[in-house]
Amino acid sequence: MSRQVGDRGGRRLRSVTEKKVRGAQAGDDAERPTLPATSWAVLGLLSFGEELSGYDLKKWSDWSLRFFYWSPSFSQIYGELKRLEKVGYVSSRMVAQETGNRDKRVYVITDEGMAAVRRWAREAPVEPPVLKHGVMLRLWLGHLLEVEQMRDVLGRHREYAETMRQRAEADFAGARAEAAWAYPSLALKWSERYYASERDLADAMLADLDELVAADGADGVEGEAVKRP
Amino acid sequence: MSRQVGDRGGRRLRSVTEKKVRGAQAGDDAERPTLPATSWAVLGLLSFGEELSGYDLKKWSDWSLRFFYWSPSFSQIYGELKRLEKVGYVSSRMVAQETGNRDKRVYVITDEGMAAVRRWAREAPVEPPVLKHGVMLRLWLGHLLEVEQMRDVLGRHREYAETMRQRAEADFAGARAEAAWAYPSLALKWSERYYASERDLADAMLADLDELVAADGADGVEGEAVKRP
DNA sequence: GGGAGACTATTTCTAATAGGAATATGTCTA
DNA sequence: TAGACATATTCCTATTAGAAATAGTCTCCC
Repeated sequence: MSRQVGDRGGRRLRSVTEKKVRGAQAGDDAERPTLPATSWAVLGLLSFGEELSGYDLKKWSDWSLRFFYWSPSFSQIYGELKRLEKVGYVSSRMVAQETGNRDKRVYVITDEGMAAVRRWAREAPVEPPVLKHGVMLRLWLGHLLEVEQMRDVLGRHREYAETMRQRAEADFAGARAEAAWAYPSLALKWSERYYASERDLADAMLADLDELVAADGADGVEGEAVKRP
Repeated sequence: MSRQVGDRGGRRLRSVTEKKVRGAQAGDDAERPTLPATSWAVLGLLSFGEELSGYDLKKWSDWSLRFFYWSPSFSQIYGELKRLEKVGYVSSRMVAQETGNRDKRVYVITDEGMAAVRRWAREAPVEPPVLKHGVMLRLWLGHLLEVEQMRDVLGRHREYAETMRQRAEADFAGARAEAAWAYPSLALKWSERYYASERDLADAMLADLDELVAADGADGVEGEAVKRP
């Protein structure tokens, strides 16, 4: 998201020699590295202070962020961790695991990393959420479907939304107990409401669809779409 | 989204000579090309039957899909058009423009293209919408912000949602007149409700936040987050 | 006791997506 | 007549997505 490379000052026309803008060298402090969204998310996960491996991060983000944010791939997470370590926002060490399982590399956030996420969370511009709603795209292309099929698509989406709502509700119930999870709990509450709304919106769409069909007499609307491919 | 390259038959281990999987040659019919989401969106825009240039498509999609789907870049649109032409789903011709402006290449959907989008709209699996809600991510990381800053972020988001709602409302008012826009109108109505809900969710969050702060006595929550970076 | 399957852990590869910048060409206007 | 603006397209690069490959260790079951 948010592309803000070289926004400040006279960096507009960068020389051929400059090349890699990212990851300011240890030497030239003051110039802070500009990081993509995923970096901040990973650093955010680490900002709770735990020492985690890439694998841990993947699993944890799948669990915690899935309701309102992405599920990054392993490759992204491991890549981000390397980048973050290079700029000094995290540090790592290998740990040999006593109980079974092979050695792993675990990461902790550094003081600079903490300062950086904090700055990001406080000062980054508020950007619009990214939404790619395939179901709505298909509804928008309603002339390509028959009403029955559209109802089916909406119905399935409704089910998905309700399932997500229930999961968010369950997770919220589990998280509210812990005082340390106050904000994650808030986000889960938001998620529950969000998916409830998504479900209701699907119901409303189904009603609107019935109305549309009724209004112009027995599925006349997609008249020309009816001729089979 | 949905990765389904080489799902069928014995395509698993592809020979070195095969390379480009996409865009089945004219010769090997029956084997339908598998296209990414963006292709279907572009083909969907063309499924209304108009002859459009890449530039037209960009502008139109910015206008019509922005509420619930992406805004593709020019490079993506032009790229997709080339791919779609290669697989025979669209055809193009150059037109010299009488009134000013340079020549342009315009695209129309072919019969096979029409059959393909229709099949896609009817039969593609219903996939969950993609949501990347940066505001919620920051809220989830509430321990990094002070309450005032969080309120600010939520407030800005609320404004964004309300602005979008108004735009959707206005567009809906404009589109409902045209009978041909029945389904796009439905999608706009959904959009209006969606952004209204997003706005209300922001308000609810603000209320929850007040409650949280009140509950544990004058902003005690982010106690340790208060020490400045 | 040996293999199948499952879980932890990380790397590699490729495609899809995002979006700035560059390049034309033509209008309109100050 | 330069400069701003709109149309029209291409190019380049970084980010994001996700499958698959690789590897070590455990457990279960025949």
